[in-house]
Amino acid sequence: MDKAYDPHAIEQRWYAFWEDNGHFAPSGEGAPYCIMIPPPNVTGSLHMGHGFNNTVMDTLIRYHRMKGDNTLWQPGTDHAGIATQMVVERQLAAQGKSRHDLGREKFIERVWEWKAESGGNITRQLRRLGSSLDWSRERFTMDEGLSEAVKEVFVRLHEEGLIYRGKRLVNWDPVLHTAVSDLEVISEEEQGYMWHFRYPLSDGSGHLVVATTRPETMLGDTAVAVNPEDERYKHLIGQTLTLPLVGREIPIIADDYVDPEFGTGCVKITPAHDFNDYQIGLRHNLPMINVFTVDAKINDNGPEKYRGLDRYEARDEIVHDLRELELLEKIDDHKLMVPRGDRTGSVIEPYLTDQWFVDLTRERLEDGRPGGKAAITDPALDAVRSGKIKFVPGNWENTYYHWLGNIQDWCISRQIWWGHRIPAWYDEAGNVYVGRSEVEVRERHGLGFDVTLTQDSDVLDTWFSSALWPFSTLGWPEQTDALKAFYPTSVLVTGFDIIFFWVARMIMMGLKFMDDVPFREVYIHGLVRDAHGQKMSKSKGNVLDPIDLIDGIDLESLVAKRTTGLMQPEMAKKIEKATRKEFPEGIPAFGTDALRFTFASLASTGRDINFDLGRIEGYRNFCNKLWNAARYVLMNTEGKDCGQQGGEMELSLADRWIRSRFARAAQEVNDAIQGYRFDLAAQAIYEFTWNEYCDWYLELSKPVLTSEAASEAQKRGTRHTLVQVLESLLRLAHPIMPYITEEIWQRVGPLAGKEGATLMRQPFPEAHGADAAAEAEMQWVMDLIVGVRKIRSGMNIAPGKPLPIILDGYSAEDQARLERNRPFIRFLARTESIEWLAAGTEAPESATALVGAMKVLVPMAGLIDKEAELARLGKEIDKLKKELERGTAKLANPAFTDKAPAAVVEKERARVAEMQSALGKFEEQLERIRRL
RNA sequence: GGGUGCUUAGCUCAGCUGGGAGAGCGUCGCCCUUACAAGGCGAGGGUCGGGGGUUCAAGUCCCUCAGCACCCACCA
Repeated sequence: MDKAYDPHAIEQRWYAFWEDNGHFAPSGEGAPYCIMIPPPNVTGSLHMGHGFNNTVMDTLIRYHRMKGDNTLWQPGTDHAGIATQMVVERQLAAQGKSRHDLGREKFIERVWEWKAESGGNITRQLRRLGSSLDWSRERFTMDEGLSEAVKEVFVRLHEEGLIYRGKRLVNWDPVLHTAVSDLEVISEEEQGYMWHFRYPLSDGSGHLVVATTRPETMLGDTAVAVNPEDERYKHLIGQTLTLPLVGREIPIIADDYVDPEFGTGCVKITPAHDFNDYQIGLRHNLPMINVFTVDAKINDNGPEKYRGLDRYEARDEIVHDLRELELLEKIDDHKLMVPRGDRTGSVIEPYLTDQWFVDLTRERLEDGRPGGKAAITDPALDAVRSGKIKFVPGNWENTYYHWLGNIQDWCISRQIWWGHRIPAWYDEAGNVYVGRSEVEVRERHGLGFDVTLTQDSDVLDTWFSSALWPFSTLGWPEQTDALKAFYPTSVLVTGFDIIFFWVARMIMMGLKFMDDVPFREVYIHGLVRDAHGQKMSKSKGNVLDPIDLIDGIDLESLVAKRTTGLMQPEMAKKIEKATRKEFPEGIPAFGTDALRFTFASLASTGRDINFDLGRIEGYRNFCNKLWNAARYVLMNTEGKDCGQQGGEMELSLADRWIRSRFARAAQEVNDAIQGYRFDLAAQAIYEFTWNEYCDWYLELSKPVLTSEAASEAQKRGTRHTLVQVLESLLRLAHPIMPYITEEIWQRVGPLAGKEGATLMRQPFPEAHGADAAAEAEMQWVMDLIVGVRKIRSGMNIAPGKPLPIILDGYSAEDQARLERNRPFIRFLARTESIEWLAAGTEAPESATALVGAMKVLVPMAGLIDKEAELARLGKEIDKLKKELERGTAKLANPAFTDKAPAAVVEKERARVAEMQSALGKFEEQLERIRRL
């Protein structure tokens, strides 16, 4: 083995080995365990969120596979309708073309070409992460099979009346020319104005003042509303106003919606361009006048003068014209929530169009079930309430309830080209027919070929197909074996940001079509942010690419990557400066295992994770530590008798101790993974490996293996333990760090008597064999060694210089322990000699440490600086005194001794007694040295 | 306007059902001891955001205030 750990030398080799040999496929034995990957955008590339998310999933999958479950991790990608279409449109735009220049068919061909070209990117990157996905089952949301499922669901929902088409006010993106769902609209507070306009009464007797943040919509006003109780306006209800600039007579209506306290108490009503006004329009039967084109320009329903003007140009003109007419009362500054499309950032316009919806609000249908329940959302709510689906952490359940309880119908049609075509056809009279195909439609409705049918030009919301993912990927509507075996899946691992987009919808669709939940648990993790808690974004220039962390990247490439293609090129300088400052040497290659270990160690539940480069560097070092520990083990065991073929074997205290400690670590890791506490699992592995196996056990093995005095049985026992514990440790760490563990295991496994092609199919370690006696005695040995080391360090004595040790105040047990473990102590404490102070003899002047009640003395002759030892003792004494004071006060308090549990009181007593004894000894020692 | 989460060592974070404040990185000192200098040994560093309460005992439970972050919501 090389002296230093080099991830590149091993990672890709092992991944290919696993994949080529089918090790990712379900074993077909054991309890089913299944995770569906949240399908990434097919033409996308891996970001830190994916890295984290997939590390968690792969850890779970590898753990369960090793536990013997029939484990499937289902891979696949999403066609990501709008996102992908926009990428290809941008490519076209670079050639000066639009999608309309190509036409629908050619354009879609282009998108497929783009998918073919870049579609392998993200799956390659997922492989780099070590993700043990069963690629033989990879799916794509626009595969034939999945498309069938989409059609089937659409048709069935439509047949039940749960999908309908209608003219409704929807969120319209004037750049994309499509409707989007509520979720795709991000509202943010922006500074704007409140314009106050006078609307004259038709009879000329005065005017009302209305306030608006959107003057241009006044062209579509069809009423002004006041509160029915408002004494100021009560008498005007039923009269009409003349809408300025337009000349239309519009009524003054009464509606509770109006808050008399706000603004003027008069609200202009534009039913076609505002969601509240739309509801009022419905209640009062008002005309709905759409004044915008699809680009949000004034259409032919507006006065001639404004037609063709962009909404904001029209706004300026209208305000100007009203001012000229002296109808502008005032303009106030006003903060308002501005809705923007999450893809385009353009201001979303409420817009009246024909769209398809999934009915999520209707009271229960007439098909026999009791009334008062929403057909789709209620079962989805019940599934979580009843505990059939559990959220981890549980507080997300409230978010889920709140959202589903207040949900609106889901607009599922999109006026774009890339996606699942809506399976609906129109005849020339505009009648609509829904079916799985045109042929089926003609058959079912008796439409001959003399009738021309045209398919609906819209496509479905991407999330419609994603909602079916847990069963469509397994073959539904076919009742496949995979579907029977793996549905419901075990757990969904995802970020909170798509609970609504995806999680809730999968639950609704799964219950509707599979009659069972899609997953039993939902593990919700946080966002990956930069080291200072800032969201990573291109525009901030603080994005880290997981592949760069694995492979490393030089500074110039990193700067180039961060500063090209910026929306605001003026930021480039600042970003470059910050990047050069933060990564003066670029980013070194940390390797996949270090990256995964970092994600795991940061994965505490319920909070975002701040990705600190210091952490990954530390864990890269940890990989190196494990690597070198393995090197040491192999040096001492390969080609030697490790007891695999029998032979007498004697286990030392150290051997028994490390086995016991391993059992505890295994217990912790098992518990942690089962509780989704990957941070605790990582910590347990780290601490066991470094602080116990390496720092103590490997050192303790040296005196046994190198000593001529040690018997063959003892050496065999130690070699056996070295190898066995390392082999078990590799299995324990494998789910988090698959590559390095596999690489080492291939050489260590056989020495431990293991057979098998790969570590990933070996059993996960169970916790057994804790040995309290060995741990207690080992603690004694360690205290003794540390005591000597502290004296050494405090006295500035070279680590290599052998020291004579005298033990005083010892018990018979101390004597026995020392005799059993002399070689360990001699080696690790670097002692020249260890002697018992004979009864009645005076100890020489010494530096002191305590092991329980026993004094460890290092004679001062020529070694020890009096002042330094006084200072050292003084510090120990101060520390003890402070602690002792607290303890004695506690025990002196009758409230404590009466009310606290006996065990707690007893423990405190023992602690105080021990501290008192230690304090006495240190003080006595201090006096002796002072007298020198 | 509702809701959630966070505030612990210089930095990034653990601390589970209340009972002697922890890790990594960074800092300081001594060491190239033949697994590892991406290392070894040792050290320093925190009135656990402020205030109040419950309790024998509070980082941990309750109330309150402050700051930060996020989610939801139709106030023109």
